[in-house]
Amino acid sequence: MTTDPAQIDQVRRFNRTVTERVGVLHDHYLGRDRPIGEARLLWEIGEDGRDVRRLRERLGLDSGYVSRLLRSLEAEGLVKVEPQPRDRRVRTARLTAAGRAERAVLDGRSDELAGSLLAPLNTAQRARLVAAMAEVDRLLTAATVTLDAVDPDHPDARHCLRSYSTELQERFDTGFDAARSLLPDPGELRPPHGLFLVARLHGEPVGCAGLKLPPGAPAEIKRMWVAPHARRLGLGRRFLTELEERAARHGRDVLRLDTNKALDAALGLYRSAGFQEVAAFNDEPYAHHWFEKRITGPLPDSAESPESAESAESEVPWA
Amino acid sequence: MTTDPAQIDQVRRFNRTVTERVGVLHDHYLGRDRPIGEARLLWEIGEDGRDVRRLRERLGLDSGYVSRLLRSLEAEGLVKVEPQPRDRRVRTARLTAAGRAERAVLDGRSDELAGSLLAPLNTAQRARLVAAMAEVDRLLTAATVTLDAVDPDHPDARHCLRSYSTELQERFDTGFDAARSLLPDPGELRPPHGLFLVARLHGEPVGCAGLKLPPGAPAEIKRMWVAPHARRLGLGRRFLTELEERAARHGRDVLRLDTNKALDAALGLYRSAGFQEVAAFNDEPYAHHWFEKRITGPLPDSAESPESAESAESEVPWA
DNA sequence: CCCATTCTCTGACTAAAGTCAGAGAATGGC
DNA sequence: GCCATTCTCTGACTTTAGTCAGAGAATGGG
Repeated sequence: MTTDPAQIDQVRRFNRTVTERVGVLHDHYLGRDRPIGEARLLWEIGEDGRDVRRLRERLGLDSGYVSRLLRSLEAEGLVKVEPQPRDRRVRTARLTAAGRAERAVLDGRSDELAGSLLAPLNTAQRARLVAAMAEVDRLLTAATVTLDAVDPDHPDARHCLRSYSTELQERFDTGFDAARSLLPDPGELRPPHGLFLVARLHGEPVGCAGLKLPPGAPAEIKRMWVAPHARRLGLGRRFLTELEERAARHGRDVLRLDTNKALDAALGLYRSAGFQEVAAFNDEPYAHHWFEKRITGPLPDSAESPESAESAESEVPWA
Repeated sequence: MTTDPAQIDQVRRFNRTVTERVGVLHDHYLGRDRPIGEARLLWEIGEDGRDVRRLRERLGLDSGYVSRLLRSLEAEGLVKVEPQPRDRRVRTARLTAAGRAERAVLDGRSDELAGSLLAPLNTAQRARLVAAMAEVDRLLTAATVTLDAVDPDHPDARHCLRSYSTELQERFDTGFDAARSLLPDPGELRPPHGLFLVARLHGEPVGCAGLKLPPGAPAEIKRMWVAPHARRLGLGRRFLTELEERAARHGRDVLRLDTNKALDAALGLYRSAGFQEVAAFNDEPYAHHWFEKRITGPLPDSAESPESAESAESEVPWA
């Protein structure tokens, strides 16, 4: 895809303005009393405490450094670090009452910072600024989601599949029992019979999609799910694009799937992505609609048809 | 004005996402080879060089620190610092050829950074992200503009008045000669006969507006102008609101102004701000329209009428 | 029970980023 | 020509934010 110089320019102006404005306020509100390293750590420990290893990976810091910061917070009586009962190598940091109070102060300052960004604006301008910020936030978040092929037995995959089942159970009139559905065997979504993708945001699994590759038959999408908090990021469409490409790479020229009538947003997604409704091609007891799409190999860009752009971010994409 | 907690929340989410995403990329692209302090300085010196005092104030750094950074850049042959001929206490930093090359490298990296923010998105998403960024940029910039009352002889005021005349000269069919216009005496815009406001962005004057307060007569807006690069920030409306409040504080209950037919955006602004067209109340040779507004003291918020929000940011507001 | 591995911690560093107190040159107003 | 002021620079500090190498405890698999 080409990079438009005018777009690059606007992004740079944005970076400049935001880092300058937010940076100055950040120093003013949060940079007092306490070094930001400690403040970030205090914040990241959270109300319920957190393992040291998780702190390290969340903040991307050296283990020695985190240890030292924790010692310093401990010396101030804000934090208590204790071994985890289940695995005494791992230690868990917890806030003391004083630590909680300090964290509340930081929280308040963060609110002040946000307020001071809005303060000089009138009502209409505020509304527009907040809306634009939400859009930037959403799209930057969407850009950090990664799609990786994993084994369906991987903990992240299992987590997604469990959430998928639970959610369908709630949404379908009939409930949902994975054992009654077709494809009870996760082996079908593992090479060479298929593959399984997990979407991750900051390392957390937030969605999945499986592809069945039966020999000499069309490829088939199964078990597509996106976590509620990761919806409206265009992830459904991204899964479709990715699976389409992979199916094509495995020599398939038709991609198909079945779905339940309760999943209306998903139905919209499939239609807008170029799937055609066809007659039932299997006996899936939970399916009401069957779709098929001819695929032609890797597409240049999933958003070639601009009229489908809006529905690209529709809610609740599953298969 | 109340601060909506949902808005505060969205702003905080935005701050978090942006500083995280942009911060990581910033370190990756710009944080190599060279400490950011030096890089910022190199950037701020610019193609044409800049006085040390201006560098210090732009970057908000200690004078000793800036001096040391300059010595370090000088030792690397990237910068040359020489006394200003007019005032030999002040010294000017200039890039050498090598410095210019180094700055070009930083420039390229900054482009890469911007590109990498867009890279994971499809065409439609990119367009929306860039549009939202432009909106955030515009409104945050608008929020940093300050309005100060100054003497009409202040250099910033004179700069604005000169620009005002030049611009009218170009826009009016008839040209514009300040001496032929009413109010040739700037004393009328100085307390106690009136006042003069200058809008500043990062310390640079970007607009002005005068208020005449003749004893026992309506207050009158004169010499309102906004620099081309600061338009569409709602500054015109902000001037009107501010002058209205100040006129009310001086006991006036009517505010009036005259304007030229060439200034169509300004005409729209006055109408949407509640001004009514009236018969000529003076002999201003350059005026085609005369407006008047009854004022009632400080208003709660300039954007109480949402339908006028769009035109709040219309182009070219002058009186 | 052994051994490789995982996890956290300590000690010994380093670089960056900045602060503070003055020194010394130049200027402008009187 | 004097003197207060402005501007930049130097030297002597400090704090923050790390990095790196290993030590020592705990765990899990065989």
